[in-house]
Amino acid sequence: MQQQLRAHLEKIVALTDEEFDVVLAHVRERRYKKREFLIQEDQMVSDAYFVVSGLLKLVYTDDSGRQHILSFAMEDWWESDFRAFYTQTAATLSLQCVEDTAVFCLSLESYHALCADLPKLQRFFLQKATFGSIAAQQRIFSLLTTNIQERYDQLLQQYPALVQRLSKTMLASYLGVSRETLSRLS
Amino acid sequence: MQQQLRAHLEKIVALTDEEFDVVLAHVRERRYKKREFLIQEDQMVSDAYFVVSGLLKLVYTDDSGRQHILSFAMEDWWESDFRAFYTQTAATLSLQCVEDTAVFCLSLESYHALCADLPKLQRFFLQKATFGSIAAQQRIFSLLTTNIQERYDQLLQQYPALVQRLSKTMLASYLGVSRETLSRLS
DNA sequence: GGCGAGGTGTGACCTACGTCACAAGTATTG
DNA sequence: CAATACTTGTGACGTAGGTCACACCTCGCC
Repeated sequence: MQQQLRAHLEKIVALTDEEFDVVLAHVRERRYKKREFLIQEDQMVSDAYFVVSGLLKLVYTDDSGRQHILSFAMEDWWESDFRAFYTQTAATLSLQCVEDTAVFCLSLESYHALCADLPKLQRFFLQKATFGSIAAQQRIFSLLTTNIQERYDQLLQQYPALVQRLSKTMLASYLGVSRETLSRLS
Repeated sequence: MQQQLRAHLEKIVALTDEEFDVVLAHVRERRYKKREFLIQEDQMVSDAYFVVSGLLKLVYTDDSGRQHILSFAMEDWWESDFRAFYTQTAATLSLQCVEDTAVFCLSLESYHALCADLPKLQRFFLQKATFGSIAAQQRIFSLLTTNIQERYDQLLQQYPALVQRLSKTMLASYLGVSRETLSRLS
């Protein structure tokens, strides 16, 4: 597990053993079962999570009880209700296991400490945030400009492995269409 | 103009005069007229822009010539085709003046230099990127969960001043509806 | 091995929104 | 100040996708 985190960090910044030890001192390993919640609506968000194995979904449940999936997080992804995490307010989203999942947990305190102690890590998070925000813009773009068939095709092409691991119901919720409509696509 | 940039930076990180001089050494002041392009599709993106005064729109033009507005940038906002900027590839978006606009230009080289020389600035950009990506997620969220009336109301509430400065056509394009439908809202 | 929960496909029908067309009104520019 | 371009509202009509209802299938579990 540790090796995977290190490899992930080193894709962006090279680390000495000592530096990586500092990182390890700030994260906790945890395992969750399918359907378990890492974050629940209205509760405080203690951590951001790095997914080592498994699959998570980030969900908003609206007033009429409908679930909207904002994103999935699989191996090597960071996920949390980042708004709630950074501002230390109650979560509006929930984060739940689609499969049994192993993660590293990083508290906001540890995040700040790491950024302060290791400028390299700050560079790492800057790059993650930058490309995260670019990816989010691409998704906005795709929601604005494409119909569902195209969106589904794009997803299939970009993340074929992810699509395999999800039910059609969850996919529909992620793409922003009804289950029935997705089921009628070619 | 310089004062405004400094105040903007100091909302997040305190700067000495010397530090701010380093920043100034890395940015260029420029003025553009209404309808002028800062970035044009298919061209290289030399800079990210800090808007001092005026108003910009970030636009994607699809194959059938339809314009989709991804975002607006007004006073104190940073804007660019960030994907193209960070990866130094050709722009897929264009950035155009809605009004006469004054900006500071920051090249990628200068951006990297500033981050390396002034860790504070890296912290500044990290915070901007973090909250930028949170804001993008909120927009995705709103595109997934709300109808047009709600989206329009939300925008009116959050940015009443911005709405005043935009034509209904541009608003519609930003909200992802046809001009006619927007015009029929209460 | 039977039972309940979750997942999937499909028909019938409804509705929010897009498209096209036209008529006015209001800036912008020579 | 006249000409032209941009903006806005509104009617008529088409359609993508939502909703509801039902059938069936698979899989975990007592």
